[in-house]
Amino acid sequence: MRGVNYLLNRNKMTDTPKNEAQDAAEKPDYKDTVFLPKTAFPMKAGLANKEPAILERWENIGLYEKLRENRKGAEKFILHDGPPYANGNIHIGHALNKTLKDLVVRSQSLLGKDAPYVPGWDCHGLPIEWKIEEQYRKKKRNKDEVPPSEFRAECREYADKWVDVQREEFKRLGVMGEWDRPYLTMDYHAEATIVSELLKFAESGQLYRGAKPVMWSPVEKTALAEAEVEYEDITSTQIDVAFEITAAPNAPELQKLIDAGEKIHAVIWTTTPWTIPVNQALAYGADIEYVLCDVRKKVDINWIDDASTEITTVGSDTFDAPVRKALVALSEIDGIPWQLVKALDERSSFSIHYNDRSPIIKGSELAGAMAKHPMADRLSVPLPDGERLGEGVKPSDEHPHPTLSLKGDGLKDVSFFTKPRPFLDGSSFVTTEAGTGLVHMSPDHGEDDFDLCKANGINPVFAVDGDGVYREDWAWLPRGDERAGSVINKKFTAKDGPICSDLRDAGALLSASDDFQHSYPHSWRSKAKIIYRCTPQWFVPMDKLSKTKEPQEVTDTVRPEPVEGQSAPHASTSSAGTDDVQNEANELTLRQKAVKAIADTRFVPEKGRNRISSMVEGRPDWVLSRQRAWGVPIALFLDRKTGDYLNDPVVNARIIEAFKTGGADAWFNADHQEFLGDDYNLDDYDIVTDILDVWFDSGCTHVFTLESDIWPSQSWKADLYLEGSDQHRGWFQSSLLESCGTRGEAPYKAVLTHGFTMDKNGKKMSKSLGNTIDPKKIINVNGADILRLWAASVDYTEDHRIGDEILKGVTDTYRKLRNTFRYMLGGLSDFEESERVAPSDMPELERYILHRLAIVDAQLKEHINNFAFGPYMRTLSSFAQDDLSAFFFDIRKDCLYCDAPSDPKRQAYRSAMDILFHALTRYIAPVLVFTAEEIWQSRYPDENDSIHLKVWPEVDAAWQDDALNDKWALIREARVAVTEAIEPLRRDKIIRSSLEAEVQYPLQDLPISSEEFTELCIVADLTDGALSVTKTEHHKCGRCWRLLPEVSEDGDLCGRCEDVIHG
RNA sequence: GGGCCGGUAGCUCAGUUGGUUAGAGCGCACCCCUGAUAAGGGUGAGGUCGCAAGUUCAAAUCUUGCUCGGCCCA
Repeated sequence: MRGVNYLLNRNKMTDTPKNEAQDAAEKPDYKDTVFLPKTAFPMKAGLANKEPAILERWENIGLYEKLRENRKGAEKFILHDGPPYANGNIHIGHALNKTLKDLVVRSQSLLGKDAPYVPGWDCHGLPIEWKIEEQYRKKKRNKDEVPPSEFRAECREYADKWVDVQREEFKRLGVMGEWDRPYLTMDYHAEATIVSELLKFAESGQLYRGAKPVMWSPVEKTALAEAEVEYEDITSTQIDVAFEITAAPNAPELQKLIDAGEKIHAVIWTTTPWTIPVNQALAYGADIEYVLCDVRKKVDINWIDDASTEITTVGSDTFDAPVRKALVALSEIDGIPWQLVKALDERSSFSIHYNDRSPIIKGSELAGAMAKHPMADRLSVPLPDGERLGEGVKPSDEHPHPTLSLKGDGLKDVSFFTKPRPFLDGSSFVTTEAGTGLVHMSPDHGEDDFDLCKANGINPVFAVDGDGVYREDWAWLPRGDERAGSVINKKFTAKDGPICSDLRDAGALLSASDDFQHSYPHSWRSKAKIIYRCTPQWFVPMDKLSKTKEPQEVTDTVRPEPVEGQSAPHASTSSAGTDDVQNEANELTLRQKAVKAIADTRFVPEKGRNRISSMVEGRPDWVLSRQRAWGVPIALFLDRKTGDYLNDPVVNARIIEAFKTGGADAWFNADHQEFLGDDYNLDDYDIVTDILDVWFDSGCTHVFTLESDIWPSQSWKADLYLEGSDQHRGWFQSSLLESCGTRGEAPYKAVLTHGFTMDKNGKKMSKSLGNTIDPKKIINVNGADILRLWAASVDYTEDHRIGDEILKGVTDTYRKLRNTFRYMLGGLSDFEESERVAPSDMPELERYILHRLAIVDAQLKEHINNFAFGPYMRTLSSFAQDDLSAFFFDIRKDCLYCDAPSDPKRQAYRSAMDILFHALTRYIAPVLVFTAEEIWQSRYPDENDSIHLKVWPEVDAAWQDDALNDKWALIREARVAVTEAIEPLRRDKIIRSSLEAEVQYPLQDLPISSEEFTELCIVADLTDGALSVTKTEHHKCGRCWRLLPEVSEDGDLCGRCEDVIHG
């Protein structure tokens, strides 16, 4: 009946209900006598609006500087910022990275350390240059007509603009740091340091000039760093080309046929037809078996000969006649023989025939064999005007350094094409997985090619100009030829393009089709295809011995010999007369130093160590040079006679001085004779105008920031570098190599890497997919604290996701936390020092909670030191939720609301709550930077103060009480059993509030009194017995709402409340 | 194509050297409270641990293959 009445009355909202509850309402209303929580702290956060004001106040009071002052003399923690590129608005990846950095800095600072943060930007480089050029194009201005200094000034201005934009975006995230004085790689002092570091490499012999195939973009006309290249699937032209074998001294079977006048060809397969005009050799695998097949024109009955009837046909046409013999790898693939031959037959416009009697040649037999370039005969027939033959040597603008031999044999005439192509042993890279098992070699355009040819004395010929067109003096398809084109031009290399057509005319093209799909490198900026191209570049050798510590002095007689192409096996720098024994002991290669430095570094997570190790172990020499304008020049003078760079510390010192006052422009605009002084004559030297790889710039940030006088707060080496996992190849490595080269050790003690942020489905974000999430939007809708809480919640060591649902979850977590603080603020209103109770005098419940706090405190500290922010927030959140909100606060609600303010129990509770408040506000401060401040200011309003100046709360070791914990673990377990037992009655509407429940529970198992347990379970009465629950017969106190035997009628006061109200 | 890393409830994450019925918080559903109230408390439903084999008395955990995703490389 009761339940029914209740429901009926509920439905008639406007009526004056007549039931027991309402009867009670006619009794005096005691609400005003209850000590309800009082606070102005709003439940609703409104972060998006509040945060900017809080930021402004921090700026006004100089919070960052205050903190520095505050932590003066404390142990330092230096997180050295990895510079983002000053181009474009920040994206979610920046937001995660900078937030994690801020979490580290603030949490270390909270632990009492002096943790300054100097943010930085990477300002030089191609992308900015490109932007400026783009602006020129729009204005129809020709870049080449703009004075370099003006161009560079515009780049500088552009970078400055984006530094300002990003700075504001980072600040809005709540990232605290020295924003008024960030480091920029384009600052003059930075540029001076970069060049001085470069000269350290030069002075210690760790620099050489060589030619090597580098990734080259014909569109941007520059060498690209690996980081500037991306791979994309494209369709290329694949061709099979026949090279006539002219001699095979170690393959008697072949030699016999050759001597008999047979035409025997080596067949090569390539997807870069444009490298054929630069071919210089052929490579075989020594252990690969090759079969000599017959190649026949299809449907050419006139060529039939007797032998043909006995030959097994792979192709469909048995009427073909042999016109050639072709050598192709004989190999099994997946247990099926002849696969490569069959594949060749399929794509070829000829048919390929073989049988059991076809000669088998072992790869090693090809040693010493020679072939002819397919165009050799054709090009040696002069054209009427002679143009295609080339006309003598013209020094190329591309290769202004005469000391490096850039002269290929093809310069003068067609002899480049007519000279024999040797067969070389390419076992290390030649496979039979695709192609023909024979590989054509062009040292200009492939790393394997370059290395193998170099080892056999064949040098690159630099046939392809920077824009991708064959040189003007090249014999085949040179610049100026009406059919000439860029090698990345699809039409130029197509099956009907000039290369294939000429090869076809020469009878050397077995197949050509524009249908080979593969992934191919592209410039990340222009998206255009790139090529491997040999150019003179500056390198840092990875495997050249040098001292672990710099020589004290370098005399001007020391001239490291630049080694072309390869690193020298021994250092050439040791000054005469120094102790060679000690020298040798100290000598390590850069690679060895780096490997050792990695072993000495802490990696978080540990798996990062493998990753960078394997990269450092396998990487090639570091290409330092770029043929661009916006960057720090490789400030060297080249001796015109010897090709060596001038290595005079006195000259170098002058250069560095000039950079300090004039930046990199000091090099481009200088009177170079002044640098050289009286000792050298500028006429004897070429001035290097290449600029440095931007990764060298960023590799130097540790020098010009940590060691600089500009930031007295900084010191070498950094405690931590913190970046995305892509930086194993980027900044972590460039910094490591730079530092190992100049200092012999890493610039960091620890490296922390994080994964990438994916969309809600775990897919990579991209503009084209339209699944990007703008951090600014999150900040403007939810607030930066929500974004920060998200960053602190996910497992950043792996890839992680963000999306609406995830953000909603984060917001919910935030709200719970916020409310817990709001409750504490309300409960602590008017809390006075005079009512403080010492923890040792508190009831067990309070002491148990303080024990939990001590445990949590220790866990949180450990999480911070492991940079484990996810576990940190989860520990914190569940403490607030489970231990406090659902347990401690719920139980003590009655005490807080209804006990007299003078009651020691209530005072003890409030004292415990005060301790919790101080601890928790500090705990959340590194993550919820704005909310923590709002909470703090709500209780302790002080314009000049901030929660962020505080240090980690002091937790008394005595609070930890494991015996108490064990006891209360039992009690809490019993409490759960009781609440579970109440639930069915509640569901059946027998009771509503747990306060109406009368419970029997086997108390003999519990170390607690019946009265205490009653209070803990928030029930009417709890007595010993088998577990059972009934509705109590007691009546409800009008003030505290407890149902007690002493209350004779609902709405009357219980004894406790009587005392509180009437004394 | 190669190397490395990862895939556990709707979401974020725990799951020690293989060992009971795979856990937590949030969300969700339902209930209570209406004196933390766009809050608070309780109960409950959710998982073939990416898939498939194998090793073992026993596999989320070890092995292999596959698949999906990511980073790096080619």
